[in-house]
Amino acid sequence: MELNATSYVILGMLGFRPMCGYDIKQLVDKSTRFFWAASYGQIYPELRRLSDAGLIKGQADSDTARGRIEFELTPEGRRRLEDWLGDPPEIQEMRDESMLKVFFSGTAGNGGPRAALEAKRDHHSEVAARLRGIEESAKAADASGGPVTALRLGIAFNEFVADWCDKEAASA
Amino acid sequence: MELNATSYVILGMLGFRPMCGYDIKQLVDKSTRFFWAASYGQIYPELRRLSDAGLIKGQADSDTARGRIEFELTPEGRRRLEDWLGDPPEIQEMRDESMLKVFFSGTAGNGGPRAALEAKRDHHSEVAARLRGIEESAKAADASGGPVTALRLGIAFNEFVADWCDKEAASA
DNA sequence: GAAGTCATGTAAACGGTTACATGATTTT
DNA sequence: AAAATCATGTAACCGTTTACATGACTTC
Repeated sequence: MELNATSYVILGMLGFRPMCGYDIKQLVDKSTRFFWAASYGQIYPELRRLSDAGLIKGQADSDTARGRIEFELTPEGRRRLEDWLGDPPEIQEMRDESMLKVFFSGTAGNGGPRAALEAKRDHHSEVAARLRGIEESAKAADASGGPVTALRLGIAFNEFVADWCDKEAASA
Repeated sequence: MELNATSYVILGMLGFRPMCGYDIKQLVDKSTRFFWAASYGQIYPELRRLSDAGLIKGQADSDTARGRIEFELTPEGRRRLEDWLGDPPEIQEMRDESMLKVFFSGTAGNGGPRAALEAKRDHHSEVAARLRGIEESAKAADASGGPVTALRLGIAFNEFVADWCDKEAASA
């Protein structure tokens, strides 16, 4: 069975601990969503597919009796996740609409990239601030490893771009 | 008529000069594709839509007689482009699969984020190098404005991330 | 005359978002 | 009793990629 990045988001989350689809969505929304989002419309059908393929295994939670189905990785699922993590890097594509505005600014009579740079600066500033907030709670929870590295990289990157745009806007 | 980011890529390119679909594809492939790609499967149908909506106007090129259809912005098309450039920033979403690997590294028995960081470093290094090559030709052509700003931002950003990953990998 | 480039286009499939539908449980 | 949250799921739609089909013109 072919897996895509979103499949690995699910496998990866289940690698932390067993979870239901709702939990995965909540977790994604406060972690990977800054570089990879996922909607219910992807998560639930994908849980089904992964389960059919034997990479995860779900069972109805009898404790809560609220229709909750908890999934966990099977050994095969864990192997696939590990393989992917060890694989040579796949093609990376980026989509950043704010770069388009920088690129095309000046086409029209709006006097160069300054406005686009300021808007981009503000956006990255805000994201950096939000990530710094998350970092606080992560520190409190004494978290470590990949998630914290990703968080620190996100903060550094957003602050760098905000700063670059600010300086460039000032001199433009 | 509703326009999306790809529509504006086309309008933006036609803002530089009149072009055919093939030209747009070539140009995108060596400029915006680092932050926004476009395929023929999007470009040709979209040229049709934009033309039907009166935002661009095409005419068969009688000089070459090779089936080439050259499009240019109509005044209305230019107005829409300018509006978009002046608009408050739209939602920005990023998708970066290499961040997923950083985030999930350590889940499996692969010993932390070092390998993922090194792969990411190499990728951004390569992109930075390619962009620096483009910068050379841009300098030679004495280019300026939005495209050059976008290019310099791309170089700065890729070098920064490569550097950050390198340092982090070394200390991890 | 073969290979490469210029040029237009379409069909199928994939990936993803949005909006909706349903209902149980928990909190106010 | 009402509102919020937990929890699952689907259907319609949009955006994008990939692969294919076609043919003229140019270069070697």
